[in-house]
Amino acid sequence: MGLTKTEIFTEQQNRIAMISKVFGHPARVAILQHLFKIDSCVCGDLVNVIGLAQPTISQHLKELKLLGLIKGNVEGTSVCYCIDPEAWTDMKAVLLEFLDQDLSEPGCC
Amino acid sequence: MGLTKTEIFTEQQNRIAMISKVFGHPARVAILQHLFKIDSCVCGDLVNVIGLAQPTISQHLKELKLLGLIKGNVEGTSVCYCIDPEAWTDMKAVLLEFLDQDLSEPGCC
DNA sequence: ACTATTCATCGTAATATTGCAATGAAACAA
DNA sequence: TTGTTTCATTGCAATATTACGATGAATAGT
Repeated sequence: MGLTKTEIFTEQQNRIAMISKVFGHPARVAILQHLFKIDSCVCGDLVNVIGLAQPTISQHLKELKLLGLIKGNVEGTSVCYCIDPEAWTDMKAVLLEFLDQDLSEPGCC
Repeated sequence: MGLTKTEIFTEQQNRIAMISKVFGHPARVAILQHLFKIDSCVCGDLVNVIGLAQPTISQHLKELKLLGLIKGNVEGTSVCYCIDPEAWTDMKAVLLEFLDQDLSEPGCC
C-alpha cells in the first residue's frame, strides 16, 4: 500500500532507514559531496552544478534540511547552505554501528 | 514523474544511492540485522521475527539479493539466506568513502 | 515605484514503492 | 498419488517519490 509499517520496527531500525532513504537519491548525494568540496557555503550554484531544475533542487535540499544534515541561512536574495558537522558525525555513528556488524560464523551459503 | 535521472550523475553517486535505497526500509535493515545475529542461515523464520506477511518479506529479500548482499540456497522445501561477507565489505567501502568526508573549513552557517 | 534575482511553495503528471491475498512451483511425507 | 510445507510470483490498491512549470515572497539595485 506504499505505506511503511514503522511501528513494528525498533527506533534504531527506523532511524537507519530514514537516514539511508535520504542518501537513496543520487541528487542528494551529489549535493552533499559538493557542499563538502566547496569549503565555503553554496546556494543556487547547486542548480548549475547538478543538472536539475531549481524547484527539484530546492525539494532535495528540504529533505536534507529536514534530516538536519545541512543548514541554510539567508544572505540577501540568495540562501547559503552548508553541512552541519555535528549532525553529520552523529548520523555517521548511527550508520557505522549498522555497517560494522560482523559475522560470528563463516556463514553457510 | 517519479523517475530518477540517473544519467546526469556519476557512477559512484548512483552506486551510493542504490545501496542506500536498499537500506532505506526498516524491514530490510531488520532482515540484515537478524541474518548477522543468527550465525547460521535463516529462512522463513524471518516472517515470524519481523511482523510482515510472507510475500512482503520475500520481496524485500529479493531486493537484498539483487544488490548482492545476501545469498540464498535451497534446502529441501525451505530456502536458507545469509549475508555475503565479501559483498558486505565491498559495499561498506563504497559507503565509508562517502561518509568519511570531512570539512576542510569550519563551515560558515 | 519598478525591475531583476534568488529561492520556496503549489499543483500536477509520471513513475516507484509497499503490503498483502491469491496462486504457483518444488520438495517431502504418507 | 495425495496432502503438506515452504517460498516465489502475480495482481492489485494505497501511498510515496521525482521532476518541473507556474507562481509567490523577499531582497537588492535603479
